[in-house]
Amino acid sequence: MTSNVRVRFAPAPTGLLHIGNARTALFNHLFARKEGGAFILRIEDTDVERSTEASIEAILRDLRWLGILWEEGPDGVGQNGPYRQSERLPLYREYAENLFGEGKVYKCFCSPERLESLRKEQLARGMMPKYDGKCRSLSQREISEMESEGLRPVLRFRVDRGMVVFEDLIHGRMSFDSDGLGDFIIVRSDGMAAYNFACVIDDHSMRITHVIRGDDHLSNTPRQILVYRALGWQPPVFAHHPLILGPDRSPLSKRHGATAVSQYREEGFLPEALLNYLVLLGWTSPSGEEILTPEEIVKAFSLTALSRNAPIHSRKKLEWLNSHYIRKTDNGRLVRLLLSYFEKAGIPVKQMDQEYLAQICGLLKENLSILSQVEEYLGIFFDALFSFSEEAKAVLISPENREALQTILNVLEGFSEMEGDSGSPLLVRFEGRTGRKGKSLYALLRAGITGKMKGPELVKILPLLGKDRMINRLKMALELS
RNA sequence: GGUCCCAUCGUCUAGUGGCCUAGGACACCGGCCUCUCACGUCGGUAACACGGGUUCGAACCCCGUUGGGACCA
Repeated sequence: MTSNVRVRFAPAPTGLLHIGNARTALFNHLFARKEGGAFILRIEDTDVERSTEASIEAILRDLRWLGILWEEGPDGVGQNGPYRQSERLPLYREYAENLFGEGKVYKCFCSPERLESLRKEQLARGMMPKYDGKCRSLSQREISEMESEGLRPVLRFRVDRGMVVFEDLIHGRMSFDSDGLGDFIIVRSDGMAAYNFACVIDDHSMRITHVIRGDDHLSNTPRQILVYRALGWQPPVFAHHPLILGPDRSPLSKRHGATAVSQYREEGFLPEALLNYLVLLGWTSPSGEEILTPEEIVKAFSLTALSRNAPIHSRKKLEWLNSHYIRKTDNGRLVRLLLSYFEKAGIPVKQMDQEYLAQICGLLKENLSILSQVEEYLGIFFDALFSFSEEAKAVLISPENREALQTILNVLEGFSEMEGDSGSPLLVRFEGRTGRKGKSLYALLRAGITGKMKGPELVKILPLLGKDRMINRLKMALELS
């Protein structure tokens, strides 16, 4: 199914991909998928000072990681480019000149100083600050005079009185009195197109049909609609979604913790978990189901069902989803996902038996809500990282446990080599010979053999460790004092 | 300061005038399962911001107040 629906995500490459922006990209992407349309990626890199190539690459990488793929974008795909604003400057200039020729924009030579004092004065008088239109009707002579003095003008949009009304897919009917807008700048004195101008030209020339973006752009929309009208173009359909907030209800920022998609990846969140979480922030499927595959999300998604409330980021819920997806992941993939954490801990994964690694991962996944937590449990399976925790030591040096511990060691030394599911018969023998069962036996076993007081089921750990390593550890435990 | 947006459990939300003594999920608390942690399971605490209208009837419609947010910057 294809349609003429075209949406876009237009990040400024001034840093890492924020989860809020990722959510905007996701909504656009979902809408395109749902409608059988195209998702376009455009880089708004007109802020030369802060835009970096590295940032563009990072954004593309993080979007791909999340599975948010585009039909057209700056990586060479698509016929409606270029997809970087910095390469579209001539286009902006052309349209600015047209509008100037038609008298719809005018040159303004007011200095920043004058504008600043005007603003202050208006504020002091309790008025809203907006441009007073001083240069609205300069004569050709005045213009050439000032230009010959070397003054560089900005281009201002001539805003006429009237209402600007549009239907927002999420908010419903929106109406603004253009009187409150003021003659806004369309081209800066350095010749650079202002956001509200460049955005309109790009969206129109890329044939964007639906602009889905954050609420922070809601009050820019009437200005953009005015530009569409001046150019004689049909505006796209708008949909403004609320922004993600931190727990204190201020916009989600670094002081609330991790904000970048890449940070979550590095901590050990799965892309499907983050994606599922992000879409749940402000949206519920009609069925009420919360754990959904990307396909199910596309099927159930609708823009009009998006909440108008600004959601608060909940790391707990993200972790809950992540632990669910970790447990669902098959062991082969889990090994690949955990590889970097193993390597970081110094485990020579390349030389290890892959089947053995997969078994360990399969056991451990029950205990993880983020992948990086695997580090806590590595000592159980890798001798180089093995150590007794303080809690385990306390159990092991306790006098009433010494004899049982020695008995366990004796049983083990007389036991045939571990294999398959021999964990269970071994445990039965421990019970028989020590006369202990339940907690008094298992806590001691766990402490002596894994060095820790928590972890996966003992009966499953034993076969993976093998007789010799268990004997070594028990001997070490007996030497503790 | 102006314009605009928003307002249901701690959090995400369901709810579009009677089905609501307000439902689900996360979190929290307790029981069960159990060698531990976790999982699972069962149960519990917990919300319609406030004040006016409209209506036989309001979480739902209207107005105001308060609070939060965005933009102008």
